Amino acid sequence: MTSDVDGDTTELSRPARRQAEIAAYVVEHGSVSANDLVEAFGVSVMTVHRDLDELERQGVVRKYRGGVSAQPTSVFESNVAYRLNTAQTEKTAIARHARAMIEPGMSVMLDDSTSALALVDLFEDITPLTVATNFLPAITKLTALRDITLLALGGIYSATHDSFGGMPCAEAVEALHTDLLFCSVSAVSPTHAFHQEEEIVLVKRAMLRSAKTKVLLVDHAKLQRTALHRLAPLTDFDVVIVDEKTPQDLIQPLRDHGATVEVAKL
Amino acid sequence: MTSDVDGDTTELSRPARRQAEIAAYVVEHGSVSANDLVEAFGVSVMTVHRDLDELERQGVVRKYRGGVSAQPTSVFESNVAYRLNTAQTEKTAIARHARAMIEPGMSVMLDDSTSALALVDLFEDITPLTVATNFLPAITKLTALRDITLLALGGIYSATHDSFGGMPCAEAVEALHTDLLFCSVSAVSPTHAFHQEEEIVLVKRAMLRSAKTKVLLVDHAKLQRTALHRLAPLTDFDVVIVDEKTPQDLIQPLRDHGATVEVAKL
DNA sequence: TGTTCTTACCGTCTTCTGATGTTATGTTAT
DNA sequence: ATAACATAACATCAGAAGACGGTAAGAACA
Repeated sequence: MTSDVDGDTTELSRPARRQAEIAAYVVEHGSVSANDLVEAFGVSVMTVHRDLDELERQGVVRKYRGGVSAQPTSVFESNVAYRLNTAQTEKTAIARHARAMIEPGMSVMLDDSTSALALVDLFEDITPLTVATNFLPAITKLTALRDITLLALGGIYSATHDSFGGMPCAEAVEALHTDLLFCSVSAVSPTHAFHQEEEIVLVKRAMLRSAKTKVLLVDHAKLQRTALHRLAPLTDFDVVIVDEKTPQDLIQPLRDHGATVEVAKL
Repeated sequence: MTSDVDGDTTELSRPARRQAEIAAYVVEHGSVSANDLVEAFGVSVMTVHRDLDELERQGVVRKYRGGVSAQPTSVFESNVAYRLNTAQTEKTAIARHARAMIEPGMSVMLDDSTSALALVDLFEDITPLTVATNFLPAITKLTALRDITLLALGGIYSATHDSFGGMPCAEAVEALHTDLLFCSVSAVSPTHAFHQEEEIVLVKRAMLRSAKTKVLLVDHAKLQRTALHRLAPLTDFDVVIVDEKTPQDLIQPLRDHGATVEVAKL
């Protein structure tokens, strides 16, 4: 059973998808041998090894002679490939909704989230615009656009997130102040936003301090989970945007605690 | 006559090469119409317009109804595509020579020069390594490598250079101190290094302050030219590396003024 | 030393991006 | 209003990058 990660969308190249599936498989089984994976996925040993090398580079698994073992789940969850595979249509809808908040001439900050990335595709029509981000895929996309001032937030590259972070990044953020911030997190409780990784929290907190209007992008999958670090209370955000698939009984508690929640139509 | 930019090497995609040639053509003629270019280069109007759009995005030409005109030569010279086309083999040789200065574990800073980019291809075998750079092509290459800590220097994106600059970048540089710096300039006199653009000078100066050992990479074409801004005296560099094609009578003056010059074998 | 697992190298194949031209629509000048 | 020019949209095509497997060489373990 070729353990499918999400059933849902497919925006990924074949190897990337298989790698995400292998990652899931490894996480599920704790530790497996290369040959197990050969059987499970019907590819050659060579390919399995290449996939595992890549996953190790991203920090998702640990290789040793005879097989691989999973790293803490937190790493897996923040793995870019995995995230890209998740709730793509919802993220697009949320992005379309968020777009309405942006006027030409504004300065916008984006964090290293796939939700924010969906937003980038809509920028072309809202020029001129100043965009600051530490997310490499976003940076790459933005370099090709005219009439957009791109402010790259540098820092230490993380292969897991495909973004820049650490203290250098936090400092770069602190030197700025943008009109808008669009960011996402890995988990949302009725009162707070959460994230697994301290390093990321560091940068996101700095971003929250460096923007006038803060917007949290939340697809419904986030609402039923938690994570280690409490990033900020939801009331720190001016708007929380959720997708239409979010059950009403999950939205109401947020509002009860004072959050401004908007629902994006698909 | 299809004014060839450099005659020399060809490491560029067809459109990029044609764009460089068009740029040269425009610079030469001051201003031309789209139809002129259609004839001169034997492509469709559409393609010409696309090329011109791209060149305008890079700041090399200015479009108006009925044609295009050239921007100051300085911009043309610092155009990335143009530089990539120039003295590729020499740069590779210089890079191989420079490589010997790097030991595993060191921290290295690179500026936004194609000379430095040639060096990146050699990093894979000198791990572990910490590399800081503001040059997007270099950043992209480095993200794919293992055992290299990549420290991206953020800042304002410049399409002309395909790199990040401005004050944010200078600040990011100043927060660091690396073992080595490899950089290049657009012109070298017997006593000084020069560059056309103030913004770039700003960043390069900061880099010079932020490294212990400074290395200047100079292919022979640089030695017979000058540029607006005096970047620094050559004695500020610990080593100046030139390629083998450099005439002896151009090298000697540098040495006479106290520079340490090394010649890279092809 | 033998076995098992891993890596390096190479050739083939596929896939996918990106370049290009054509036609149609829009825009600016005269 | 009409002509010249510019852009947009679309379909096709080519080239290049990447994926993949096989074999052979190498490293770790027992």
